[in-house]
Amino acid sequence: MLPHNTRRSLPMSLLRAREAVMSKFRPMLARHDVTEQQWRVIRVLGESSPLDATEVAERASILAPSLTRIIKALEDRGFITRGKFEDDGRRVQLAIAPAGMALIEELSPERRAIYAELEARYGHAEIEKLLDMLEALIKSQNDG
Amino acid sequence: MLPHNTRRSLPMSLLRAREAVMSKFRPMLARHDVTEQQWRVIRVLGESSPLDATEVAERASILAPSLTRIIKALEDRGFITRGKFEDDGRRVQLAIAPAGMALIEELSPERRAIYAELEARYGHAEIEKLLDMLEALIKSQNDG
DNA sequence: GCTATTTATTTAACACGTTAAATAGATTGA
DNA sequence: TCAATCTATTTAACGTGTTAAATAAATAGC
Repeated sequence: MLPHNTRRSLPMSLLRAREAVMSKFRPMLARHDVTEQQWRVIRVLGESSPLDATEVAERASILAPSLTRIIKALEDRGFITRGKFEDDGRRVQLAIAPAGMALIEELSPERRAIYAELEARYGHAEIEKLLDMLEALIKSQNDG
Repeated sequence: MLPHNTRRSLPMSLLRAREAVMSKFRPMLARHDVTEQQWRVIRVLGESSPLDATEVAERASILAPSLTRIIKALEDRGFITRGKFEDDGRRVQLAIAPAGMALIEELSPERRAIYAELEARYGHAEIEKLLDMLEALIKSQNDG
């Protein structure tokens, strides 16, 4: 009933799998001086802007306190803009800035190459299947 | 060729899946004042002791600098012991201590219950299949 | 209209992740 | 043998993860 050995446990396997994938992307991000989490925020806002902080936190899977710090860093570097909603003074309005869009464009070819290499090694169908299974796992644990 | 939206990307899905699973175990660990990473070290040494630090780091998927801090914390609390190898003064010899074994025993029933609930929600066969796919992904990216 | 409660964000505190550099013990080779 | 190199671990610095508490603006109820 319990995983017999540490290597065959879901949390550990998920961690190692993530690390195996991220190790391919990390050098690219490091060259552009953005962390993995900063990059997630930029991408989320690149997909849809403006968003409030709560929405960004959820979409990027980043906790609110981390997001506060990340916002400061990204705003200082001109990648995103930060304001308040007129109708609700509590909510922070975030949006991608031109420099942020430029960064996304700039990294796009390299990302494609890394993703293609990943697909070549693991297989397109396998990735899709894995994404489906992960989504089902997430739903099964979060619902009810 | 690139994930169209942030939700269907491998790194993000792996992160969210891990979080969905860990959220079930975290309260248990918190009640016993051990972090996720400290718990991984305890389990690794519970499976096989003694081990040197490098081996523990690898098996628990923890980086060396983090392990240094974790060892201090676990040794202070009497969960593990720490010494040096006679034949190589650089290597640190780590082993589970009685209090560490006792903690493993103490948490065992609750872990079983949580794992059973997870299986009930997601399915035994699905877990096995998912573990296999994750292992294949890891191998595909780390080899060559 | 005012207090109590809720909601969004921030701050604080402490542990880990990550990279680079430092330390110290082993090993190699002239 | 001893300087150069390699290897295992630690330290340092900075960013993020996590929980709890603080702040501040909105909403509910009276």
